[in-house]
Amino acid sequence: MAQMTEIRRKERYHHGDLRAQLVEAARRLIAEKGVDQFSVSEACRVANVSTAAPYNHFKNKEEMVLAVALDGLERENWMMRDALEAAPENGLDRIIAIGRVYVSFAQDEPGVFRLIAGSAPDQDARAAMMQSGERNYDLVHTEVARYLNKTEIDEDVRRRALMLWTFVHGLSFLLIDNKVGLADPDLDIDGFLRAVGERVMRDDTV
Amino acid sequence: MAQMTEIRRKERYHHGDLRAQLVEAARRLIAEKGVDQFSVSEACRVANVSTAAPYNHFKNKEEMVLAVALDGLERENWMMRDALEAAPENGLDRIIAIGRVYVSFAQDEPGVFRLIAGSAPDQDARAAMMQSGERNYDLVHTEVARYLNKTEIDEDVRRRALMLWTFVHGLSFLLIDNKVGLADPDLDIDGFLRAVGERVMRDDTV
DNA sequence: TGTCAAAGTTAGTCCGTCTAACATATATAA
DNA sequence: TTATATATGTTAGACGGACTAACTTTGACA
Repeated sequence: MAQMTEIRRKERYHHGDLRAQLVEAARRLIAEKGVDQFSVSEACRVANVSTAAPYNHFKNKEEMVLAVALDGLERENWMMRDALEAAPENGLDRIIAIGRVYVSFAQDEPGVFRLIAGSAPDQDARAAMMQSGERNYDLVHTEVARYLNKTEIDEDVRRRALMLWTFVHGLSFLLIDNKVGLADPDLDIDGFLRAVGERVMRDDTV
Repeated sequence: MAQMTEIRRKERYHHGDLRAQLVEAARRLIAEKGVDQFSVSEACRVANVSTAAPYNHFKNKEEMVLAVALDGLERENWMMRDALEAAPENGLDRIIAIGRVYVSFAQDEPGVFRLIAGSAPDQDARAAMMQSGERNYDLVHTEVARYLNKTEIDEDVRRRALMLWTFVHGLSFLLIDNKVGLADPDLDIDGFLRAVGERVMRDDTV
């Protein structure tokens, strides 16, 4: 009995959870070298299966990549929630914390970040990405409203949230594409995030 | 004599300017369908040459794509200069005008914009892109300093310029990847740019 | 006018995506 | 327990794109 369970997956005809293994392999490979350099064949090599095997689980390469993107969005959501739990009850720090997660995720997994940032190929994929993305963006709305002592997400909240998103989105790309060095070789990212947060959240009725 | 010049390029063995034609074809194709879907073969079909022909002019596909990117940066530079000439002598409008060009370029040619935004593969390409990109970014520095009535580009100027860049960069991506609809279906881009410009350029010594 | 270099062409390799036909394991039903 | 259906693997191969090698055509210039 013990020996049965010891048999390596790759030595058996059926893997048991090839789908999950392929997504994991794809995630690692994409994180390493980006989507452009990623090939299904390579994921197969990693998972020790034939190049035809994935097509029992994914319609095509795009669908496989989509799975990686959705997984990324979910992990990002967890990280944002974690950051919020660790943040103080009130103040700008909560908003900055979310932004920091966004940028850090991009830096840690540029390939996956690009996937998430990019547009999905077909309608189903688009819908799935939107739904998952919206969950993350809701956190921003909530925190912006909280900071402004508002009970509902009104136009002003949405506008500021969009400014914040625009910012961290742009910063993420500039960082992972090595463009920041051109502008400011040793940028203090945390300080920059705070400065931007202050400007966006500042009361401008004055 | 007249007949000689009338002979279509594609009917002759040597094109005369295949390189330029290929870059133009690549530019159009990439603008239409993005780099991912672009193939050298297709550019060859458009230019009516064999699939081996390009390799007399480009080391590989990457080099061909790089040519399109550099061309894009140069055109962007022209557009920015044009916009500045049409803008008033002073005030925030000059800065907004540059930003508007940045975003419009992304919207008009998303594929080329992504190329410019992305990181180059090898060192030579990186250097070429940096040099060209720096020319465009200098315009921002100059205008920010001008707005602040400064004669030199100091730390404050650089910081604000980076904020502005980060913003239009992020906005461009959000727009071309259809993410803005998620946040604000009918965003007034010009108003948004102005609002951001004001926040970034506002005197904060108060 | 003859020769050389530039810039095309054809043919073919290699690699990746994806499909078709077949094989094997697992789950369910007799 | 055995039979069968289904899920999930495999191999073989079509197809397309990037790129190379060997060859051909053309234009430039001695």
